[in-house]
Amino acid sequence: MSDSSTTDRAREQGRAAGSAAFSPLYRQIKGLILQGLDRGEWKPGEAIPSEFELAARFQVSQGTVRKAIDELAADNLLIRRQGKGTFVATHNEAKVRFRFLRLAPDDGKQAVSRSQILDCRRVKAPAEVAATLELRTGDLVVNMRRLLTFDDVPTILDDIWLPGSLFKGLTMESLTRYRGPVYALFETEFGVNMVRADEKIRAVAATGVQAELLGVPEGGPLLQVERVSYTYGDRPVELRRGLYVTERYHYRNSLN
Amino acid sequence: MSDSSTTDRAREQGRAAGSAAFSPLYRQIKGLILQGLDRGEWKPGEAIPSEFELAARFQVSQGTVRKAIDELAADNLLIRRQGKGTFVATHNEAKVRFRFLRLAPDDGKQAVSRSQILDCRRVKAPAEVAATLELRTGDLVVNMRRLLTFDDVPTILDDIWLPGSLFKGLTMESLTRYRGPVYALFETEFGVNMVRADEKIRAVAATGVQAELLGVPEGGPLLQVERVSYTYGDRPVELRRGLYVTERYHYRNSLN
DNA sequence: CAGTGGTCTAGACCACGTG
DNA sequence: ACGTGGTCTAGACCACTGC
Repeated sequence: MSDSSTTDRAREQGRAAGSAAFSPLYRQIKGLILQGLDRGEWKPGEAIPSEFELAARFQVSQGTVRKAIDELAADNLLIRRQGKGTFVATHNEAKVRFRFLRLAPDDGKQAVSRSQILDCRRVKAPAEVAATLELRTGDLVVNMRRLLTFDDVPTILDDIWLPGSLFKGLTMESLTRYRGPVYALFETEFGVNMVRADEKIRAVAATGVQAELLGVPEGGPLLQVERVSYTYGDRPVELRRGLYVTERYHYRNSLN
Repeated sequence: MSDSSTTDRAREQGRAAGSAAFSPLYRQIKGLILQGLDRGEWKPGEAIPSEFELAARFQVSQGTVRKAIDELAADNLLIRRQGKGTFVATHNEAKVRFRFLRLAPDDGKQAVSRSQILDCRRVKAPAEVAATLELRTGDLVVNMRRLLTFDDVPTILDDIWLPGSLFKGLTMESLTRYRGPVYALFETEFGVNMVRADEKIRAVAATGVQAELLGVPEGGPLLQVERVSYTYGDRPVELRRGLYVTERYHYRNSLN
């Protein structure tokens, strides 16, 4: 009796929380944790409550919470550390610096990187940018351009678009002052955590301006990487077009 | 008593099977299943034994087998189908045709693809090829080149190197006759299942020959994709250099 | 030592596919 | 009706971290 009644409670909850479509309990718990992350209940780098605490809060067993966290950890939203706890993923750690940078040197040696901000303006969103960022045409967006050099060799030219409403205080000055990855800045200063991104990659010929900035011949081949980045809940919060010089670097990828 | 004795047995097994480094039981089970796949005990497309059968065979609980299979399914080596069983991943299904082809049309419409074999010879492996395929320089390798067209537009020029010892009967004739992805052919005809691949991507300028074959201007930008494919146990079994025309197609990728 | 996540087990019931 | 994988629970013990 006690066995089946326990299961029944779980089942009932399962149906109650999901509206029409059935969703297993652990996935609903995953959604609840996700909401907490989105609300900023736990900031990047901080620990979330222990599995037992969460189990008590959500009225489910520890194993169910575990499975929910398993999926969030597989998605790289959370990081488990045995003996310490489970932490919100962050771009502020040396270990995960290259989570979103897939350009690697042909020889293994990691180079010294430097970032030069070329431009940072607030403008009305062009139609295409507005569409991908799910804004209205004419809404304000931040448009910044920068040049990344590795060992003083110009290698990446980035053109970045961000929703103006989310990045209120972002200026050329604050960008120039900041040391480290911009995603870390976005996270600590604006509370926007990049969690996932889709990229479309092409080979293109360098225009005159691009060639000059990157120190390559006009018309020479460049790798064009168009990225849309998402925060919690698959909300797009960045559009970025990068041009990579792939003479001594390559974009690495794994298929499985 | 009975509880702890059960656990002790599992523990002992855990230590017994792993030599020096400790490895959890489910990971050892994973290794055993992997060996079965490698030996060809179950062929691609076939079902492996049920979780209970495997549990009985390996003398562990069903839950432990489940966790082992979970990881193999996450690696795309196995595919679970509720109510039917767990199956060995294959390249012979329409659904997974594009597992290793990341080139997508800019408009959503999937094109009709055609493959033209340009060349297929057996040669002594150049040093570089031998190194990546873990062969000795001079060992025989199969070298084939082909042109893929989408809607009759030449789009991909592939140069492929395979270990001669594994692909004994592979000829221009058999390649030309075969309809469908080459990985499906490799799997059914030669028992070599591609399971994972690493790619290095660059933008390059088309040479005269390449430009002619692909119908693009000489010196124009092409996406160069250098791929090393692996079979079970991370053994490299293919080196491939592809050149993609990215006018109306792009290489898609997801970061997380 | 206490607290965290990690492993392993056992048993119940659900959802799906097939006969 | 039966067998498969999928979910959920409960409880034991292990491994790691930090006080």
